[in-house]
Amino acid sequence: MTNRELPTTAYITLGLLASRDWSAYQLAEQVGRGVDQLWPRAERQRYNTLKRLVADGLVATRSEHAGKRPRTMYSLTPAGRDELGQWLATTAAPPALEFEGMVRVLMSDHGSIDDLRRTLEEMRADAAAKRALFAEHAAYISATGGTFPERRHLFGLANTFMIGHFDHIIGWATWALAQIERWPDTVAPAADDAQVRELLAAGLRAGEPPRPPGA
Amino acid sequence: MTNRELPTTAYITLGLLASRDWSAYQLAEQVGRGVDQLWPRAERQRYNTLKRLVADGLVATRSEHAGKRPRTMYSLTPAGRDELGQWLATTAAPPALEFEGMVRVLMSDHGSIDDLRRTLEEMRADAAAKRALFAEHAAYISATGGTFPERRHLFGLANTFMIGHFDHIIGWATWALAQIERWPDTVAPAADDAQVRELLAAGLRAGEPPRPPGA
DNA sequence: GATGACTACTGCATTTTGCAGTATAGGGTG
DNA sequence: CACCCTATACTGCAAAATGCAGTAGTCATC
Repeated sequence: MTNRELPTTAYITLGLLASRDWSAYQLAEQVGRGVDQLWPRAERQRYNTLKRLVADGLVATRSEHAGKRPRTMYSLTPAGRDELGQWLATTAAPPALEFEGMVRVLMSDHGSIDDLRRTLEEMRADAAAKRALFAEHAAYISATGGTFPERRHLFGLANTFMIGHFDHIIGWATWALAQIERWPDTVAPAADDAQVRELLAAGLRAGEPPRPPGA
Repeated sequence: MTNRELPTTAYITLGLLASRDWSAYQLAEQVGRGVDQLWPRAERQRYNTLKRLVADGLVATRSEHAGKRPRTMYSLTPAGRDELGQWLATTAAPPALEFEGMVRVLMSDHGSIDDLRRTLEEMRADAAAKRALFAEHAAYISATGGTFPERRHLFGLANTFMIGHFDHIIGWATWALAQIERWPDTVAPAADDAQVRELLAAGLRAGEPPRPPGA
């Protein structure tokens, strides 16, 4: 029952256990099927967190066996359900983006124009692949209801965000590739005042109106 | 000269030192002025990484003094410049998003509709504040050239991305708030098949065409 | 009954983080 | 000019998170 503040991973675990009981591995697997795109943490942490929750009395264990192998099933306790509800009433940490590719864009004056072009192309390809994954998943949920049918509406909200997020990366990368099309190298364009001014202004214009996803 | 792979923070440091010499504190401060939105790491790491780079011979030190206090100035060695160039020729890690607010959206069937509404509003407000910061910074660079005038064009590319990113969050949150407007609670809408189907479809429609930022 | 692929984790050495702690500089106040 | 406050400029350390190798059961195939 030691109760220092729980990490977000713990609430994800509680949230999954709120729907049904799972084994540790199933739980870890479920997290890997999507939520980890919103809260990326090492797989190892999923097992550590579970132990912590049991120690805190928020999750209960029960022994079963699949064949001859024993497996522990985990379930939410009333205290755990309570904790989840209380968490939802508090304020979330602001979103954070980790984007090494964009760091490279900023530093690309120390590399070749081909390095820059390749970086942008890889960003676009990666985003397109992930978009496809989310689109596929949405179609699957729409057709079958998915693993958490009681949360389909919430999944719909989050999924729309993710698709838009990847579309934004794809759109930006396409635009950036067009911008650098005629650059002789990664250094010279800094001197072209008109072009620089235009690039800086592009960002400011981009948001009017702030894209309505369903329109 | 121990050379296991360097972390991305190291390349950011090398990239800043490629423009001019800095003290450790100035360097840490510069990182806090923007790049940390693309590569968020604890401030502590900025000092650790610098020591590592000196040990590896990629960065050289020189003693100066501001008043009576001695301060160490850091500068890039030829080996360091080389390392930076080589890094740019390799492949970047894919972007990762850490978004606790969206995790709460997914779990919000265990909280009140007001919790959900508040979460969405906080997300929107936070994104609007950050967008304003980036817009301000762009105006400042446009007017004065900024601290890295030789990189204005690259900053323009990255800044356009960041503004679009925050606009996407703002736009999505606004849309989501409109969607939940008439929800009686966070649980019932799962039963409304038409609405769920509509929510899931919204995401798929959102990306055509994949928004050209400057258009 | 041996083999290889998958399931289901645990142990442990490193890395990273968060934060408290230290110490000097410079400016304003009585 | 002694004092206090705030900003600068970091370091030390305990605790948390990560990466990855290791272990061991299961199941299908030959």
